[in-house]
Amino acid sequence: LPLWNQLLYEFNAAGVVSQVRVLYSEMVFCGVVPNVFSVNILVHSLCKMGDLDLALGYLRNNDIDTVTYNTVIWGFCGQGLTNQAFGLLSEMLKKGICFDSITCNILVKGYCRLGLIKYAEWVMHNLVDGGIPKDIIGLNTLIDGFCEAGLMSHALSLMENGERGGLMPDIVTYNTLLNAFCKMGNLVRAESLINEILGFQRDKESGLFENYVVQNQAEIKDLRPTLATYTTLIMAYCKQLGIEEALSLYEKMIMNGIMPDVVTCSSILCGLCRHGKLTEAALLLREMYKMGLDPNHVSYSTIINSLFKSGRVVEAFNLQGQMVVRGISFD
RNA sequence: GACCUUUUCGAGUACGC
Repeated sequence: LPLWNQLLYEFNAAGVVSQVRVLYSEMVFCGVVPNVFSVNILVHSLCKMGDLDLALGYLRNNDIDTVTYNTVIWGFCGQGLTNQAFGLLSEMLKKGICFDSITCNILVKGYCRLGLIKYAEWVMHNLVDGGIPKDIIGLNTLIDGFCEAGLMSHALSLMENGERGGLMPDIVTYNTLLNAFCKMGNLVRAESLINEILGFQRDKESGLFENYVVQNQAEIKDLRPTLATYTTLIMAYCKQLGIEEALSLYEKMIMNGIMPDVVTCSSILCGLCRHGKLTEAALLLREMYKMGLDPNHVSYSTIINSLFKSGRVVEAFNLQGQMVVRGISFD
């Protein structure tokens, strides 16, 4: 059975949703009785392709758990049907299936996406009343929601309140705020956030944390810049300080042992294009293949669009052809 | 005993002002 489940999982992860259904029926046909895990994978793949009615059908099974419901709630939220998703909570309780922090986080995200931050906040507040522990992921989701709405002061106070309540901000919290400041063009605030992160790191390395009142040291040690941190900053540098600064930050990143991915390179690619350095951009594209970071449709469309805009039509079509040859689909 | 599922941050494109 674990083997069947692994196979189901692989198909689902690869995005071959139809195969998940086929395999599932084959299991039954072979006399293998699917367990909760099998059902959960199937339901997940159904939700992923938007087949909510079919997914709902599986909720009538007896052998389902919190994860099954979370998956379906996730599916509804993904379609913008957060209210219906919310409605499933009472159904869960009737069946004696508890919901958890993850359920609530999914709903918080769902409401944020609709711009209904008040509702998202309400869900968060009622976590405590319901005796469900808040976690940093939910808090980050809400903070991101406030950032998206341009309510930075609320976002920042959420972080402070969380900290006071024992929810230590993690690197994602900082990345979220960093991204918001960068998008607003506020490099000053962005860099002060970076200094805060690096400050934590320095203090930790020099053992200064013993002077702090820290409940759980493990939560603080993750405050190291990640690839997303660097990519966000590199993007902002491209826009406001110029390509040179961005590239030197890129070098610094690699020296710190963090390797770029497709998104990082595409960001630089975009920066080069914006500054009219299309030849360099084309070079970077080739470089990406050498680094084993296969450019995707975003990388290509970035450069193809700028080539068109500057009248270099032939090169643009060449790249478009290359895209097709490499089997990269358009969005 | 071993297997499995769900949630948070980063890239291009918007002939509108």
